[in-house]
Amino acid sequence: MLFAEQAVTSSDKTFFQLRKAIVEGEIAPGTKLSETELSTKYGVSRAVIREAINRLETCHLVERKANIGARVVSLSPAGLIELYQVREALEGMAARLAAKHMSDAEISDLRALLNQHFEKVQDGQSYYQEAGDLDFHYRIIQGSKNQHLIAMLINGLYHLVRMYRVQLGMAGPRVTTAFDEHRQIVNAIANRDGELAEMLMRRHILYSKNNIEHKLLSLSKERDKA
Amino acid sequence: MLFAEQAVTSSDKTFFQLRKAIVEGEIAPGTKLSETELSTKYGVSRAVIREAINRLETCHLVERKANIGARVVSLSPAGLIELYQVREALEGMAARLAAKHMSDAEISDLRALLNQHFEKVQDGQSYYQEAGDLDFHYRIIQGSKNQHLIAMLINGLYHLVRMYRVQLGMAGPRVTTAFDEHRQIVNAIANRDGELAEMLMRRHILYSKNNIEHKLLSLSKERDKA
DNA sequence: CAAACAAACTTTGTCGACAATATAGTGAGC
DNA sequence: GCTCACTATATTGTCGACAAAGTTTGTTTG
Repeated sequence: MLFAEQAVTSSDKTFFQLRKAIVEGEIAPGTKLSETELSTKYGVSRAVIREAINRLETCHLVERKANIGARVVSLSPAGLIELYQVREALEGMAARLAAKHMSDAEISDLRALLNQHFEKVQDGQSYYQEAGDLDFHYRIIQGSKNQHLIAMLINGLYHLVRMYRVQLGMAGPRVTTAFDEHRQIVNAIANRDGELAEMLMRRHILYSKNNIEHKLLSLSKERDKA
Repeated sequence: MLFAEQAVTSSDKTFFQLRKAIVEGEIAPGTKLSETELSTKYGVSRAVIREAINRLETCHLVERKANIGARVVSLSPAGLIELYQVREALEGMAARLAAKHMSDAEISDLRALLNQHFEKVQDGQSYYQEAGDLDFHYRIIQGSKNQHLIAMLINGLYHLVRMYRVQLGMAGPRVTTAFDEHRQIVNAIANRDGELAEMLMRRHILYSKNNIEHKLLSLSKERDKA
C-alpha cells in the first residue's frame, strides 16, 4: 500500500489484525470483544489486546464501557448517514485545501494513479472500489496538508467507511461514473480551483452516500420479506 | 459542568488530571511524559498511566512514538490555523444540523444560558471565555445529534482549543462582540435557518481565529525583542 | 410462581516484574 | 581530534498474577 503503516510493536500488529478482521466482517458488528479470549486466540498478553482495543476505539470501530467491555460497533442506516455527512464536510474541505497546497508533482502523480485505475477498470477488474477509490481519497486528504484533518479522516472515519462498504457488499455499479467524478476533481485541483474542487468532492460523496443508502434500504427490504 | 464526564476507573481520574495539567499549562508543551515518573507522581501503576497517555493521544494533546515515548504537543501558529480551519468546517456543520435537530426546549434552554452569561459579563466576571463560551459551543455541538461530529469535536479538538487559549492568556477583549455573535446564532437556530446558522458560526470562529492569531503574533514579536 | 437476595463465577482493572529497545557515555582506533 | 563501536543505563513494551467490579445462577421468601 502507498501510505504504509508498519507494525513496529506487538500491539501494532494485533491492532492491524483486529482492525482487518472487523472491517472485513470476520468479526461481526455488535460482537463482544473478550480480552482473555482474544489474548489466547492471538497468542499475546492481555495488555497488548487492551492497547489494541483502545486504538480500535479511537477509530470508532469498537465501543468500550468501563468494567463491562468492548463491542464492535453496529452499523445502521442512521449511522451511515451521519458518517457521510461528516465525510462530506471534511473531504470537501480536504479537496479545497488540496487545490491550494498540493505540489504540481503530486497532482501529476495523482493523475497517473487515475489513469492506472482507468486501465484496470477497462480490464474489468473490480479492483477499483476496493483499493483504488480509497487511494484516491487518501491522496487528496494527504494533499490538504492539514494534520488535524488528515488524522481525523485517516485514523478516524476512513476504516469505518470501508467497514460499511464491505458489509454491504459494495462491488459497485457506480465504478465508471465515480471514475469520471474523480477525474473532474483532479482537474479542478490542477486548475487550483479550490471552490470547485470542494463542491465536486462534496457532490461525489453525496452521490456515493445515496448509492450506498439505496443498497442498505434494499437489503433491509429483503430481510423483511424473509 | 453540564456535560459532566465522571471518572469511574482510576485511569479515568488520571486521564482527567493529566489533561487538566496539560491544557492549563502546568505541564508545558513539548514536555516528555515519562511513564515511571508520572506513575510515582500520581501514585498509580504504569498501566494506568499508559492508558491515560493513550487517551491523551486520541485527544491530540500528546504524540506518542513506539519505543520512544510520549510528548505534549507543541503549539505553533500553523497548528492553530489548521485547528481553526477544521473547527470552522465542523462547527459550522454542527450549527446547521442543530437548527434542524434541536428541540424547542433545547433552544430555549440555550437562550436562557446565553442570558445568564450576559448578566455575568455585565457583572464584569471574566467567567465568560472560560466556561461560558465553551458551554455554548458544547450545546450546539450536542444539538447536531450527529455522534461522529460530537465525538470528534468534544473528544478531539475541543481541549486542544482550550489549550491554545489558556497558553495564550486569552481573557478576551472579544467577549462582548462574541456574545452578540452567539445571540445571532441562536436566533438563526430558533428560526430553523440552518444555512444562516452555519454561516454565522463559521464567521464567529473565523473572527475568533483572527483574534487569537493576532495575539499569537504579537506574543512572538515580544519574544523576538527579548 | 415471581421477586429479591446471595454466592459462585466470569470479566475487566490494576499491579509489579521481566524483556526488548533506545539513549548516553566511554573508550579504542584512525 | 574525530568517528565508530561497544557497554551501561534508562525507558518503553510485554507478561502473568491479583483485586475489583459485573454477571449469572440458585435459593429463599413473600
